[in-house]
Formats: sequence, structure tokens, C-alpha cells
Amino acid sequence: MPRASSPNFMAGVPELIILRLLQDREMYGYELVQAIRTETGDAMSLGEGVVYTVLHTLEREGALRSRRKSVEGRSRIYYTPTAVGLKRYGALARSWTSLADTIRAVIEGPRHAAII
Amino acid sequence: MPRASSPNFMAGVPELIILRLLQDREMYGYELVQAIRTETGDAMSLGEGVVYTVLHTLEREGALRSRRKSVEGRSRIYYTPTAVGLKRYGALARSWTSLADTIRAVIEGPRHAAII
DNA sequence: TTGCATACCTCTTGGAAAGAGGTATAAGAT
DNA sequence: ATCTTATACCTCTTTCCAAGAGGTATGCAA
Repeated sequence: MPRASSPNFMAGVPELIILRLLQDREMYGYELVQAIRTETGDAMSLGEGVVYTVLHTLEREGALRSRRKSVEGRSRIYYTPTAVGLKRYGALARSWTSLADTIRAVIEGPRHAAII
Repeated sequence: MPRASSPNFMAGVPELIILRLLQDREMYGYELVQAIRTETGDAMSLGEGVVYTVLHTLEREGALRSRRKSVEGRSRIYYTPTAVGLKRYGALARSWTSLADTIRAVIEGPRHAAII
């Protein structure tokens, strides 16, 4: 029986990060892996297994477009977000932000709510 | 081969929430399920399958202590965080906050960093 | 006495992240 | 010359958590 199984409410962060970084400039997988580490000051690190898988999935879904480019004898595959990708990013960013705000509110506790 | 398997960097939110709520007052599982929904304004909802499992795991690890209590002919199992639980909560809260801050920074982009 | 809310529990499934492993080329070191 | 390291791609398997389905029992109200 096919089941509409609601997606894990925590998931999708790698996707979110990747779609975000690709909005600044087109990048290739190997570059992304390092960009994620450096741009987060080593706070986050996604392995190639995650990054390439996400790239392929997003491309298959039409959220990314890729082009092969040779630079200094090296073959690279650069990815750019499509309109679908931008829209998807917006949705992910919004739901992530709302979740993070909710959790932050719980952590900070009900005392703060009373101040309002 | 036993493997030090690094825990999923996103995981542990249910644990975090439950440990946090139990700091305000002792609660029982069924109560927690509803408290999570109401206290987050329906933004978050954890099923009984998740809540009871987390409670049992935390108790087995010594992070929670439980006592059986009968209220109006109903048998309930109330949980309270131990010192271990409080410490664990601290660690979870810190790592969650740092992750959320990191992601927020990525979403907001590098332009903001330039302002600093 | 049927049904609903309360209150507990466990087992299975699903899906995503982690990690291991594999190919190939270019550049630099020995 | 060749060996290693860095670049660059890829996929398969394992692990683990959340989700969900399903199951028991009691009290109360219609």
C-alpha cells in the first residue's frame, strides 16, 4: 500500500544548505563539500556521500541544473538552482526557521512568554 | 566490529524537548504527548511511539527517574530528570543552539558577515 | 454496553545521513 | 620514472531515529 508518509520533521538540512550556497555561485560537488566546512567554521561537515546524493536527487527533481566544464584539464560538474529549486529552498528555509524558533522558545521556557 | 559511529548531527530533538519539559514539573508519557503539542502551539507533535521510547531509553541510561502513582484510580508513571539528565540536557541544548545558529548564519548569507 | 478518553506498551517500516569503498586524472615529491 | 597526494566523480551498505500501526487495560458517560 503506497503511503503518503509524512517526512521526518527534522530532515532536509543538507538540502537546505546546498541550495543556499548554490544561490551565490554555481559550484561542483567536491567544492561544496569543502565550502560547507569552511563557511560554517567547521561547525558542520557533510561527507561526499551526502552531498553527491543530494545533488543527484535535486537534479532529478528539476531543482538543479548542471553543466560539465573542463578547468585546467579537470572535468567538473557545476550546479545551479532552477526556479523550482529556488521555490523549494524558500519552503525549506521557512519550515526550518519556524521549527528552530519553536524549539528555541521551548528551551527558553514559559517564563519569557509571561513577560509578553 | 564495534564502531564509534558518530550520532546523526540533527538528531536528539525529541530528547531535548522532553528533558526540558520535565524540568518544570514531573509528567507522565501520555501527558507529555499533549504538552508537546500545546506548548508548541501545534508546531510540533511527537507520537506516543516516540515519547515512550525516549522515556524508556533515558531512564535506562539513568537520565530520568520514574515513580508509579495512582490518581483517581488511574495508574500513571511520572518521570523526573536526574543529575545525569540535567547534564545531558545542557549538552543537547548547547549543541542544538550552536547548530541552529550556524544554519541561520548560512541562510542569512555572507553579506551580514561583512558588516562585522 | 457501546464507545470514548485515558494510559501504558512494542514492533515494524521508512528514510535520511554517515561511511566505506571504488575509479580516474593531474601535480608534485622521491 | 614512480609513488603519493589532491582533485573529482560515484554508489552501495550500514546505522539510526522518528513515524506509525497495532495491541492491552481501565474508568466514565451516553
